[in-house]
Amino acid sequence: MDEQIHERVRDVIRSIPAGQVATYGDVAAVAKAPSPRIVGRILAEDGHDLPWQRVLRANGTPAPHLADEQLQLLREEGVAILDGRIDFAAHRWEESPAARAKAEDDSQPGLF
DNA sequence: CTGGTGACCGAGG
DNA sequence: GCCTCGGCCACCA
Repeated sequence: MDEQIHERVRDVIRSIPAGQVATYGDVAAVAKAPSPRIVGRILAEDGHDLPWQRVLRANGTPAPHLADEQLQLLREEGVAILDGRIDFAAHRWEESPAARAKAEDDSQPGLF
């Protein structure tokens, strides 16, 4: 159900290490979300207690209205920001085995 | 049911 | 670099 997506997306975002970033598309993929848009929606509604600053758009730029706050928070985490966009080459969060295992485990049949 | 909207993505000109 | 189009899915009037 959509609530499962909701939980998974939050879980994935929570698993993003400090100093690293991921795109909405990546989060959607790992969280098994049907579409990146859903990730955005979930963050907008229930991302207040999550490290939402680590989620960026595919081109490396944060969302328009949050850009200021986001960039500042990221800077505090030690993320390199070049001309308003994040340095993907240095901080892009790759689907680490742990994260994938977590996602896999979450989708394991028989648990539910 | 339709239509509009959104913290999106990718391809093509 | 720019803009446009289409697709994606959940939510609401």
